[in-house]
Amino acid sequence: MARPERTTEATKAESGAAESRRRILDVAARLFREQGYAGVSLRAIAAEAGMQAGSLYYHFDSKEDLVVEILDEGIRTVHQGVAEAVGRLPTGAGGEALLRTAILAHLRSLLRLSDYSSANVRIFGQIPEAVRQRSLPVRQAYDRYWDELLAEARGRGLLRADADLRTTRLLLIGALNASLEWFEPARGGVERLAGHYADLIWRGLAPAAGPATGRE
Amino acid sequence: MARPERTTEATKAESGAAESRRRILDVAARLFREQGYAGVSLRAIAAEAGMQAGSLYYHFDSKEDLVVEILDEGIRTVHQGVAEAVGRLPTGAGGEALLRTAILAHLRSLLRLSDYSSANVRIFGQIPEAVRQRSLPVRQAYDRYWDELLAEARGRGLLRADADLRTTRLLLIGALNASLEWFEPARGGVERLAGHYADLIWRGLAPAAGPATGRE
DNA sequence: GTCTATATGATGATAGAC
DNA sequence: GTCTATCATCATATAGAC
Repeated sequence: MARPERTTEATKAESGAAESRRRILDVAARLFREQGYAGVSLRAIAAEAGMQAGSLYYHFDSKEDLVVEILDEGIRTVHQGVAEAVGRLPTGAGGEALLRTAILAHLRSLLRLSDYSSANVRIFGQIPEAVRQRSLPVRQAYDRYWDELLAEARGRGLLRADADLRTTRLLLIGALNASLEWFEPARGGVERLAGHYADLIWRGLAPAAGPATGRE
Repeated sequence: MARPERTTEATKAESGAAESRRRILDVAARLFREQGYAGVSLRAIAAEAGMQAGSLYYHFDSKEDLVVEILDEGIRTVHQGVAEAVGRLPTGAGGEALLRTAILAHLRSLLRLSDYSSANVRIFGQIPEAVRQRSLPVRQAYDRYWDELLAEARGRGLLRADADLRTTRLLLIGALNASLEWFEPARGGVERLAGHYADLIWRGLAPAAGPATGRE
Protein backbone atom coordinates (compact mmCIF):
# COMPACT_ATOMS: atom_id res chain seq x y z
CA MET A 1 0.00 0.00 0.00
CA ALA A 2 2.91 2.35 0.62
CA ARG A 3 3.40 4.16 -2.67
CA PRO A 4 6.83 5.75 -3.16
CA GLU A 5 5.55 9.33 -3.26
CA ARG A 6 8.86 10.32 -4.85
CA THR A 7 12.46 9.32 -4.31
CA THR A 8 13.62 11.09 -1.15
CA GLU A 9 17.28 11.39 -2.11
CA ALA A 10 16.99 14.74 -3.83
CA THR A 11 20.59 15.24 -4.87
CA LYS A 12 21.30 14.05 -8.38
CA ALA A 13 18.39 12.92 -10.48
CA GLU A 14 15.23 14.67 -9.30
CA SER A 15 13.81 13.27 -12.54
CA GLY A 16 10.34 12.03 -13.17
CA ALA A 17 8.77 12.37 -16.59
CA ALA A 18 7.03 15.66 -15.84
CA GLU A 19 10.16 17.33 -14.49
CA SER A 20 12.27 16.26 -17.46
CA ARG A 21 9.65 17.40 -19.87
CA ARG A 22 9.42 20.81 -18.24
CA ARG A 23 13.19 21.12 -18.16
CA ILE A 24 13.39 20.36 -21.88
CA LEU A 25 10.73 22.96 -22.66
CA ASP A 26 12.44 25.61 -20.52
CA VAL A 27 15.81 24.99 -22.12
CA ALA A 28 14.41 24.89 -25.63
CA ALA A 29 12.46 28.12 -25.17
CA ARG A 30 15.58 29.92 -24.04
CA LEU A 31 17.72 28.53 -26.86
CA PHE A 32 15.09 29.29 -29.51
CA ARG A 33 14.90 32.85 -28.28
CA GLU A 34 18.67 33.20 -28.36
CA GLN A 35 19.49 31.38 -31.59
CA GLY A 36 16.35 30.99 -33.67
CA TYR A 37 14.47 27.88 -34.68
CA ALA A 38 16.79 26.40 -37.31
CA GLY A 39 19.79 27.51 -35.30
CA VAL A 40 19.04 25.18 -32.42
CA SER A 41 19.60 21.45 -32.85
CA LEU A 42 17.95 18.79 -30.77
CA ARG A 43 21.45 17.82 -29.69
CA ALA A 44 21.99 21.29 -28.25
CA ILE A 45 18.68 21.19 -26.39
CA ALA A 46 19.44 17.75 -25.02
CA ALA A 47 22.91 18.78 -23.90
CA GLU A 48 21.61 21.78 -21.91
CA ALA A 49 18.87 19.63 -20.44
CA GLY A 50 21.46 17.09 -19.29
CA MET A 51 20.59 14.20 -21.55
CA GLN A 52 21.31 12.66 -24.94
CA ALA A 53 19.55 13.68 -28.15
CA GLY A 54 17.73 10.37 -28.54
CA SER A 55 16.20 10.72 -25.09
CA LEU A 56 14.15 13.72 -26.17
CA TYR A 57 11.99 11.42 -28.24
CA TYR A 58 10.62 9.82 -25.13
CA HIS A 59 8.98 13.16 -24.34
CA PHE A 60 8.28 14.63 -27.78
CA ASP A 61 7.57 13.03 -31.13
CA SER A 62 9.44 15.63 -33.17
CA LYS A 63 11.11 19.02 -33.09
CA GLU A 64 7.93 20.49 -34.53
CA ASP A 65 5.79 19.13 -31.72
CA LEU A 66 8.21 20.57 -29.22
CA VAL A 67 8.18 24.02 -30.74
CA VAL A 68 4.40 24.17 -31.05
CA GLU A 69 4.07 23.71 -27.31
CA ILE A 70 6.53 26.51 -26.70
CA LEU A 71 4.81 28.86 -29.13
CA ASP A 72 1.41 28.31 -27.57
CA GLU A 73 2.63 28.70 -24.02
CA GLY A 74 4.35 31.93 -25.05
CA ILE A 75 1.17 33.51 -26.32
CA ARG A 76 -0.92 32.24 -23.44
CA THR A 77 1.49 33.79 -20.97
CA VAL A 78 1.28 37.25 -22.54
CA HIS A 79 -2.45 36.97 -23.01
CA GLN A 80 -2.97 36.01 -19.40
CA GLY A 81 -0.58 38.68 -18.12
CA VAL A 82 -2.34 41.44 -20.03
CA ALA A 83 -5.84 40.23 -19.22
CA GLU A 84 -5.07 40.02 -15.51
CA ALA A 85 -3.48 43.46 -15.37
CA VAL A 86 -6.39 45.01 -17.24
CA GLY A 87 -8.83 43.12 -15.05
CA ARG A 88 -7.28 44.64 -11.94
CA LEU A 89 -8.04 48.19 -13.14
CA PRO A 90 -10.75 50.07 -11.25
CA THR A 91 -14.08 50.11 -13.02
CA GLY A 92 -13.91 53.75 -13.92
CA ALA A 93 -10.45 53.62 -15.49
CA GLY A 94 -9.97 55.83 -18.53
CA GLY A 95 -8.59 55.03 -21.95
CA GLU A 96 -5.11 56.17 -21.11
CA ALA A 97 -4.84 53.99 -18.01
CA LEU A 98 -6.17 51.05 -19.99
CA LEU A 99 -3.60 51.53 -22.70
CA ARG A 100 -0.70 52.05 -20.29
CA THR A 101 -1.61 48.96 -18.35
CA ALA A 102 -1.96 46.69 -21.35
CA ILE A 103 1.27 47.93 -22.94
CA LEU A 104 3.23 47.47 -19.74
CA ALA A 105 1.90 43.98 -19.12
CA HIS A 106 2.67 42.88 -22.67
CA LEU A 107 6.21 44.22 -22.48
CA ARG A 108 6.79 42.68 -19.06
CA SER A 109 6.00 39.20 -20.33
CA LEU A 110 8.00 39.68 -23.46
CA LEU A 111 11.09 41.37 -22.12
CA ARG A 112 11.44 40.15 -18.59
CA LEU A 113 9.25 37.29 -17.50
CA SER A 114 8.95 34.65 -20.16
CA ASP A 115 11.40 32.91 -22.45
CA TYR A 116 8.35 31.33 -24.03
CA SER A 117 6.85 34.65 -25.02
CA SER A 118 10.08 36.02 -26.40
CA ALA A 119 10.83 32.77 -28.20
CA ASN A 120 7.44 33.01 -29.86
CA VAL A 121 8.00 36.52 -31.15
CA ARG A 122 11.52 35.70 -32.20
CA ILE A 123 10.91 32.53 -34.18
CA PHE A 124 7.34 32.76 -35.43
CA GLY A 125 8.58 33.99 -38.78
CA GLN A 126 11.14 31.21 -39.05
CA ILE A 127 9.17 28.06 -38.46
CA PRO A 128 7.80 25.78 -41.18
CA GLU A 129 4.41 26.79 -42.48
CA ALA A 130 2.80 23.66 -41.03
CA VAL A 131 3.94 24.61 -37.55
CA ARG A 132 2.71 28.16 -37.97
CA GLN A 133 -0.72 26.85 -38.86
CA ARG A 134 -0.88 24.67 -35.78
CA SER A 135 -0.08 27.58 -33.50
CA LEU A 136 -2.51 30.01 -35.11
CA PRO A 137 -5.59 29.50 -32.89
CA VAL A 138 -3.90 30.59 -29.67
CA ARG A 139 -2.38 33.56 -31.46
CA GLN A 140 -5.71 34.59 -32.92
CA ALA A 141 -7.34 34.40 -29.51
CA TYR A 142 -4.88 37.01 -28.25
CA ASP A 143 -5.52 39.20 -31.28
CA ARG A 144 -9.23 38.94 -30.63
CA TYR A 145 -8.72 39.92 -27.00
CA TRP A 146 -7.05 43.16 -28.08
CA ASP A 147 -9.67 43.86 -30.71
CA GLU A 148 -12.43 43.49 -28.16
CA LEU A 149 -10.56 45.53 -25.58
CA LEU A 150 -10.11 48.39 -28.03
CA ALA A 151 -13.62 48.12 -29.43
CA GLU A 152 -15.19 48.27 -25.99
CA ALA A 153 -13.02 51.22 -25.01
CA ARG A 154 -13.88 53.10 -28.15
CA GLY A 155 -17.54 52.27 -27.65
CA ARG A 156 -17.39 53.87 -24.22
CA GLY A 157 -15.83 57.02 -25.65
CA LEU A 158 -12.40 56.33 -24.17
CA LEU A 159 -10.63 56.39 -27.55
CA ARG A 160 -10.90 58.51 -30.68
CA ALA A 161 -14.15 57.67 -32.41
CA ASP A 162 -12.45 57.48 -35.80
CA ALA A 163 -9.51 55.23 -34.90
CA ASP A 164 -9.10 52.17 -37.11
CA LEU A 165 -8.94 49.45 -34.49
CA ARG A 166 -7.40 46.66 -36.53
CA THR A 167 -4.62 48.97 -37.63
CA THR A 168 -4.20 50.14 -34.06
CA ARG A 169 -3.81 46.62 -32.79
CA LEU A 170 -1.36 45.66 -35.53
CA LEU A 171 0.75 48.78 -35.10
CA LEU A 172 0.82 48.39 -31.35
CA ILE A 173 1.61 44.68 -31.15
CA GLY A 174 4.11 45.02 -33.96
CA ALA A 175 5.93 47.85 -32.23
CA LEU A 176 5.88 46.16 -28.82
CA ASN A 177 7.21 42.89 -30.19
CA ALA A 178 9.88 44.61 -32.24
CA SER A 179 11.37 46.01 -29.04
CA LEU A 180 12.63 42.52 -28.31
CA GLU A 181 15.29 43.05 -30.96
CA TRP A 182 16.83 46.14 -29.44
CA PHE A 183 15.67 46.52 -25.83
CA GLU A 184 18.51 46.97 -23.35
CA PRO A 185 17.52 47.09 -19.68
CA ALA A 186 20.56 49.27 -19.00
CA ARG A 187 18.97 52.17 -20.91
CA GLY A 188 15.99 52.19 -18.59
CA GLY A 189 13.68 49.42 -17.51
CA VAL A 190 10.57 47.97 -19.07
CA GLU A 191 8.45 50.46 -17.16
CA ARG A 192 10.23 53.37 -18.75
CA LEU A 193 9.90 51.96 -22.24
CA ALA A 194 6.23 51.16 -21.72
CA GLY A 195 5.67 54.71 -20.52
CA HIS A 196 7.29 56.21 -23.60
CA TYR A 197 5.29 54.00 -25.91
CA ALA A 198 2.05 54.81 -24.15
CA ASP A 199 2.81 58.55 -24.26
CA LEU A 200 3.44 58.38 -27.96
CA ILE A 201 0.47 56.23 -28.91
CA TRP A 202 -1.90 58.13 -26.68
CA ARG A 203 -0.97 61.67 -27.59
CA GLY A 204 0.48 61.30 -31.06
CA LEU A 205 3.20 63.40 -32.62
CA ALA A 206 1.15 66.44 -33.55
CA PRO A 207 2.24 69.49 -31.54
CA ALA A 208 -0.21 70.18 -28.75
CA ALA A 209 -2.12 73.08 -30.29
CA GLY A 210 -4.69 73.31 -27.54
CA PRO A 211 -5.77 76.62 -25.99
CA ALA A 212 -3.60 76.24 -22.88
CA THR A 213 -0.34 75.48 -24.69
CA GLY A 214 1.02 79.00 -24.78
CA ARG A 215 2.82 80.45 -27.77
CA GLU A 216 2.58 78.92 -31.23
CA MET B 1 41.04 46.45 -81.50
CA ALA B 2 37.46 45.26 -82.00
CA ARG B 3 36.33 44.18 -78.55
CA PRO B 4 33.32 41.81 -78.47
CA GLU B 5 30.97 44.29 -76.76
CA ARG B 6 28.81 41.30 -75.78
CA THR B 7 27.73 38.12 -77.48
CA THR B 8 24.99 39.04 -79.96
CA GLU B 9 23.09 35.75 -79.86
CA ALA B 10 20.74 36.64 -77.07
CA THR B 11 18.71 33.46 -76.86
CA LYS B 12 20.01 31.02 -74.28
CA ALA B 13 22.89 32.16 -72.17
CA GLU B 14 22.79 35.93 -71.85
CA SER B 15 25.45 35.30 -69.22
CA GLY B 16 28.40 37.44 -68.38
CA ALA B 17 29.70 37.55 -64.83
CA ALA B 18 27.79 40.66 -63.83
CA GLU B 19 24.45 39.32 -65.07
CA SER B 20 24.88 35.98 -63.30
CA ARG B 21 25.88 37.69 -60.13
CA ARG B 22 22.84 39.94 -60.21
CA ARG B 23 20.58 37.02 -61.00
CA ILE B 24 21.92 35.10 -58.00
CA LEU B 25 21.38 38.08 -55.70
CA ASP B 26 17.83 38.62 -56.96
CA VAL B 27 16.91 34.98 -56.53
CA ALA B 28 18.53 34.74 -53.11
CA ALA B 29 16.80 37.88 -51.84
CA ARG B 30 13.43 36.52 -52.85
CA LEU B 31 14.07 33.09 -51.33
CA PHE B 32 15.44 34.54 -48.08
CA ARG B 33 12.35 36.69 -47.76
CA GLU B 34 10.09 33.70 -48.37
CA GLN B 35 11.87 31.01 -46.38
CA GLY B 36 14.31 32.63 -43.99
CA TYR B 37 18.08 32.45 -43.86
CA ALA B 38 18.67 28.93 -42.60
CA GLY B 39 15.73 27.69 -44.62
CA VAL B 40 17.37 28.44 -47.94
CA SER B 41 20.23 26.25 -49.13
CA LEU B 42 22.79 27.28 -51.68
CA ARG B 43 21.48 24.39 -53.76
CA ALA B 44 18.04 26.01 -53.85
CA ILE B 45 19.47 29.38 -54.81
CA ALA B 46 21.58 27.83 -57.54
CA ALA B 47 18.64 25.85 -58.90
CA GLU B 48 16.42 28.94 -59.23
CA ALA B 49 19.29 30.84 -60.78
CA GLY B 50 19.75 28.10 -63.35
CA MET B 51 23.08 26.70 -62.26
CA GLN B 52 24.72 24.16 -59.98
CA ALA B 53 25.54 24.82 -56.34
CA GLY B 54 29.28 24.75 -56.87
CA SER B 55 29.05 27.48 -59.50
CA LEU B 56 27.93 30.02 -56.92
CA TYR B 57 31.40 30.02 -55.47
CA TYR B 58 32.74 31.65 -58.58
CA HIS B 59 30.70 34.72 -57.63
CA PHE B 60 30.65 34.60 -53.82
CA ASP B 61 33.09 33.22 -51.28
CA SER B 62 30.43 32.00 -48.87
CA LYS B 63 26.77 32.08 -47.99
CA GLU B 64 27.57 34.76 -45.43
CA ASP B 65 29.17 37.03 -48.00
CA LEU B 66 26.15 36.61 -50.21
CA VAL B 67 23.68 37.51 -47.51
CA VAL B 68 25.62 40.55 -46.34
CA GLU B 69 25.33 42.07 -49.80
CA ILE B 70 21.61 41.47 -49.80
CA LEU B 71 21.12 42.92 -46.34
CA ASP B 72 23.02 46.09 -47.19
CA GLU B 73 21.27 46.62 -50.48
CA GLY B 74 17.94 46.18 -48.70
CA ILE B 75 18.59 48.98 -46.24
CA ARG B 76 20.10 51.25 -48.86
CA THR B 77 17.00 50.88 -51.00
CA VAL B 78 14.62 51.91 -48.21
CA HIS B 79 16.92 54.69 -47.07
CA GLN B 80 17.19 56.09 -50.55
CA GLY B 81 13.46 55.75 -51.21
CA VAL B 82 12.54 57.62 -48.05
CA ALA B 83 15.18 60.29 -48.46
CA GLU B 84 14.14 61.00 -52.04
CA ALA B 85 10.44 61.19 -51.18
CA VAL B 86 11.11 63.51 -48.26
CA GLY B 87 13.46 65.57 -50.42
CA ARG B 88 10.69 66.15 -52.96
CA LEU B 89 8.46 67.78 -50.35
CA PRO B 90 7.93 71.53 -50.72
CA THR B 91 10.05 73.62 -48.38
CA GLY B 92 7.15 74.67 -46.22
CA ALA B 93 5.80 71.16 -45.64
CA GLY B 94 4.41 70.51 -42.16
CA GLY B 95 5.11 67.73 -39.71
CA GLU B 96 2.14 65.69 -40.79
CA ALA B 97 3.10 65.74 -44.47
CA LEU B 98 6.65 64.83 -43.54
CA LEU B 99 5.51 61.87 -41.50
CA ARG B 100 3.02 60.66 -44.08
CA THR B 101 5.60 60.84 -46.83
CA ALA B 102 8.32 59.01 -44.93
CA ILE B 103 5.95 56.28 -43.74
CA LEU B 104 4.58 55.70 -47.21
CA ALA B 105 8.01 55.56 -48.83
CA HIS B 106 9.30 53.09 -46.25
CA LEU B 107 6.28 50.83 -46.67
CA ARG B 108 6.48 51.01 -50.45
CA SER B 109 10.04 49.71 -50.49
CA LEU B 110 9.29 47.07 -47.93
CA LEU B 111 5.97 45.76 -49.16
CA ARG B 112 6.01 46.32 -52.88
CA LEU B 113 9.27 47.33 -54.48
CA SER B 114 12.18 45.45 -53.04
CA ASP B 115 12.82 41.82 -52.19
CA TYR B 116 16.09 43.05 -50.72
CA SER B 117 14.37 45.31 -48.21
CA SER B 118 11.86 42.70 -47.18
CA ALA B 119 14.53 40.03 -46.98
CA ASN B 120 16.50 42.26 -44.65
CA VAL B 121 13.61 42.79 -42.26
CA ARG B 122 12.67 39.14 -42.42
CA ILE B 123 16.04 37.54 -41.74
CA PHE B 124 18.01 40.10 -39.76
CA GLY B 125 17.11 38.31 -36.56
CA GLN B 126 18.09 34.91 -37.94
CA ILE B 127 21.58 35.43 -39.26
CA PRO B 128 24.79 34.55 -37.41
CA GLU B 129 26.05 37.25 -35.09
CA ALA B 130 29.13 37.82 -37.25
CA VAL B 131 26.97 38.62 -40.26
CA ARG B 132 24.80 40.97 -38.24
CA GLN B 133 27.88 42.88 -37.18
CA ARG B 134 29.07 43.29 -40.75
CA SER B 135 25.74 44.73 -41.84
CA LEU B 136 25.38 47.13 -38.92
CA PRO B 137 26.92 50.30 -40.41
CA VAL B 138 24.40 50.59 -43.25
CA ARG B 139 21.58 49.93 -40.84
CA GLN B 140 22.80 52.53 -38.39
CA ALA B 141 23.06 55.10 -41.15
CA TYR B 142 19.34 54.66 -41.82
CA ASP B 143 18.55 54.95 -38.11
CA ARG B 144 20.58 58.13 -37.99
CA TYR B 145 18.69 59.53 -40.97
CA TRP B 146 15.40 59.10 -39.12
CA ASP B 147 16.79 60.54 -35.91
CA GLU B 148 17.97 63.63 -37.72
CA LEU B 149 14.74 63.96 -39.66
CA LEU B 150 12.70 63.83 -36.47
CA ALA B 151 15.08 66.09 -34.54
CA GLU B 152 15.01 68.74 -37.21
CA ALA B 153 11.23 68.59 -37.45
CA ARG B 154 10.84 68.89 -33.72
CA GLY B 155 13.33 71.73 -33.68
CA ARG B 156 11.18 73.60 -36.17
CA GLY B 157 8.10 73.07 -34.02
CA LEU B 158 6.53 70.57 -36.37
CA LEU B 159 6.31 67.83 -33.72
CA ARG B 160 5.41 67.75 -30.05
CA ALA B 161 8.18 69.38 -28.10
CA ASP B 162 8.20 66.62 -25.50
CA ALA B 163 8.30 63.60 -27.83
CA ASP B 164 11.09 61.11 -27.12
CA LEU B 165 12.65 60.84 -30.54
CA ARG B 166 14.59 57.62 -30.12
CA THR B 167 11.46 55.89 -28.87
CA THR B 168 9.50 57.41 -31.70
CA ARG B 169 11.90 56.09 -34.28
CA LEU B 170 12.00 52.63 -32.75
CA LEU B 171 8.24 52.38 -32.40
CA LEU B 172 7.69 53.59 -35.92
CA ILE B 173 10.28 51.47 -37.70
CA GLY B 174 9.31 48.46 -35.62
CA ALA B 175 5.64 48.84 -36.48
CA LEU B 176 6.29 49.49 -40.17
CA ASN B 177 8.58 46.48 -40.51
CA ALA B 178 6.22 44.23 -38.59
CA SER B 179 3.58 44.83 -41.25
CA LEU B 180 5.63 42.59 -43.52
CA GLU B 181 4.38 39.62 -41.53
CA TRP B 182 0.69 40.23 -42.03
CA PHE B 183 0.18 42.74 -44.87
CA GLU B 184 -2.25 41.54 -47.54
CA PRO B 185 -2.64 43.81 -50.57
CA ALA B 186 -6.18 42.49 -51.00
CA ARG B 187 -7.29 44.29 -47.82
CA GLY B 188 -6.26 47.64 -49.23
CA GLY B 189 -3.00 48.78 -50.77
CA VAL B 190 0.15 50.14 -49.25
CA GLU B 191 -1.19 53.68 -49.53
CA ARG B 192 -4.17 52.83 -47.38
CA LEU B 193 -2.05 51.15 -44.73
CA ALA B 194 0.42 54.03 -44.69
CA GLY B 195 -2.48 56.45 -44.28
CA HIS B 196 -3.86 54.57 -41.30
CA TYR B 197 -0.48 54.38 -39.63
CA ALA B 198 0.16 58.06 -40.18
CA ASP B 199 -3.28 58.98 -38.80
CA LEU B 200 -2.63 56.95 -35.70
CA ILE B 201 0.89 58.12 -35.02
CA TRP B 202 0.08 61.73 -35.77
CA ARG B 203 -3.09 62.11 -33.79
CA GLY B 204 -2.79 59.43 -31.14
CA LEU B 205 -5.61 57.50 -29.55
CA ALA B 206 -6.84 60.10 -27.09
CA PRO B 207 -10.35 61.24 -27.96
CA ALA B 208 -10.27 64.62 -29.65
CA ALA B 209 -11.34 66.80 -26.75
CA GLY B 210 -10.83 70.07 -28.57
CA PRO B 211 -13.35 72.89 -28.49
CA ALA B 212 -14.83 72.08 -31.91
CA THR B 213 -15.51 68.39 -31.24
CA GLY B 214 -19.11 68.75 -30.14
CA ARG B 215 -20.59 66.80 -27.27
CA GLU B 216 -18.45 65.03 -24.69
C1' DG C 1 31.84 30.65 -66.02
C1' DT C 2 29.82 26.50 -65.22
C1' DC C 3 30.11 21.71 -64.73
C1' DT C 4 30.73 17.13 -61.99
C1' DA C 5 32.28 14.87 -58.12
C1' DT C 6 33.31 14.79 -53.57
C1' DA C 7 35.09 15.99 -48.80
C1' DT C 8 33.40 16.77 -44.32
C1' DG C 9 30.29 17.53 -40.96
C1' DA C 10 25.72 18.37 -38.85
C1' DT C 11 20.91 17.30 -38.66
C1' DG C 12 16.27 14.93 -37.31
C1' DA C 13 14.84 10.64 -36.29
C1' DT C 14 14.82 5.44 -35.04
C1' DA C 15 16.00 0.87 -32.67
C1' DG C 16 17.10 -1.73 -29.04
C1' DA C 17 19.92 -2.41 -24.71
C1' DC C 18 19.60 -1.37 -19.87
C1' DG D 1 13.48 7.23 -18.70
C1' DT D 2 17.82 7.44 -20.56
C1' DC D 3 21.55 5.45 -22.96
C1' DT D 4 24.38 4.12 -27.23
C1' DA D 5 24.66 3.44 -31.91
C1' DT D 6 23.28 4.32 -36.28
C1' DC D 7 20.56 5.66 -40.53
C1' DA D 8 19.46 8.66 -44.20
C1' DT D 9 19.63 13.17 -45.55
C1' DC D 10 21.08 17.49 -46.04
C1' DA D 11 24.34 21.28 -45.49
C1' DT D 12 28.56 24.35 -46.97
C1' DA D 13 32.47 24.27 -49.29
C1' DT D 14 36.38 22.58 -52.43
C1' DA D 15 38.94 20.60 -56.64
C1' DG D 16 39.67 19.99 -61.11
C1' DA D 17 37.73 19.04 -65.87
C1' DC D 18 35.86 21.51 -69.73
